[in-house]
Amino acid sequence: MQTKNDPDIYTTFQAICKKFNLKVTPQRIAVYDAVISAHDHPSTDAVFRKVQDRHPNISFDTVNRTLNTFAEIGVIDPVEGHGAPKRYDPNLAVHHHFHCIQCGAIIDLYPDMFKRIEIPSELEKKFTVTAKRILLKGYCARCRTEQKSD
Amino acid sequence: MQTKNDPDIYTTFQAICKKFNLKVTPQRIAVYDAVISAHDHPSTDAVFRKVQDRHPNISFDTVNRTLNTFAEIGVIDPVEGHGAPKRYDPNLAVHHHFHCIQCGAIIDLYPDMFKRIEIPSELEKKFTVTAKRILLKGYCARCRTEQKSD
DNA sequence: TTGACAATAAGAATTTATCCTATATAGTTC
DNA sequence: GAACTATATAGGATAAATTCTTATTGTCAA
Repeated sequence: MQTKNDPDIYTTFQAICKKFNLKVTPQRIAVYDAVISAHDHPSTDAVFRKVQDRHPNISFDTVNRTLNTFAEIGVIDPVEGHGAPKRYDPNLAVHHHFHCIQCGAIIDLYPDMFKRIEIPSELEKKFTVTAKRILLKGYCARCRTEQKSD
Repeated sequence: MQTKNDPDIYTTFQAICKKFNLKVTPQRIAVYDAVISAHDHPSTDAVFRKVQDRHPNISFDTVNRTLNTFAEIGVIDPVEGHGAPKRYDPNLAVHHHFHCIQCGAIIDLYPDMFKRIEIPSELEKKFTVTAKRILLKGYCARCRTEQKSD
């Protein structure tokens, strides 16, 4: 991952903008810098607050819109599920999930499709693991068809 | 999983309520029935609309509160991430995630900790898979300590 | 430098979830 | 089976997160 001190960060960002026909604005540079140098998984609000240090006049909407743009062009990745309304799973048996990134469908996958997941012991020393799941993201059968016909 | 036609569904629900000192109300029965017989992963609003068919006077708040209660006692499982503010991951390399169900922290886990995930070919015939990830849920180091001292 | 188009700021609107409180109800006791 | 008590509910108010609208500003290319 690049860091804030990397002198290439601006050059890299310029190249990305050029590729996707985005204008290089101070706001976009600031958001790019803030999010790309984060070592956690920041929320829109966290990025907004970080950017505000140097750009007190930036609006929340700009940060939000910019993050959405960056996610669309693949500069950052929206963390699984977050941002969508809460949903409940009545199936308490061990199983896995496929998330459709277009329509939001969540499809159950059965454990015999996959190898058993072994949790490394160094991890269980630090964390209490209550559930483990394989999570696949992509386009479901229906959305994939629509995708192809674009 | 139980189905709506299962004659034991009401008996099962009564037993659960007794165990957790919850009163058996028509609203709770309706919500239980709706969510437990769902084969998708319904949102609060979806459950609300389903329950409304037979209980036109039920409030959204009751459905929401009841679902939260059911999640607390382990009758249903909140789907990973959903319901929390959107978050972004600047790390585009293959890696895995641990979600703390108490503080919401998302912690990166590195792929060499786990066996490679093979995607079954019957799955790739139906879906386009763009990302695969192992997702662990539980208590992070800090929350686990607090948990123990309760 | 200027014109065309894209991006921004600010506030309003939307969506999702929760809180508040008076009333109603379940389950127990008599 | 009636009365009691704690819990649950309805519905309006509130809060939090995100997106939309519109007037203004800024970028980049000619």
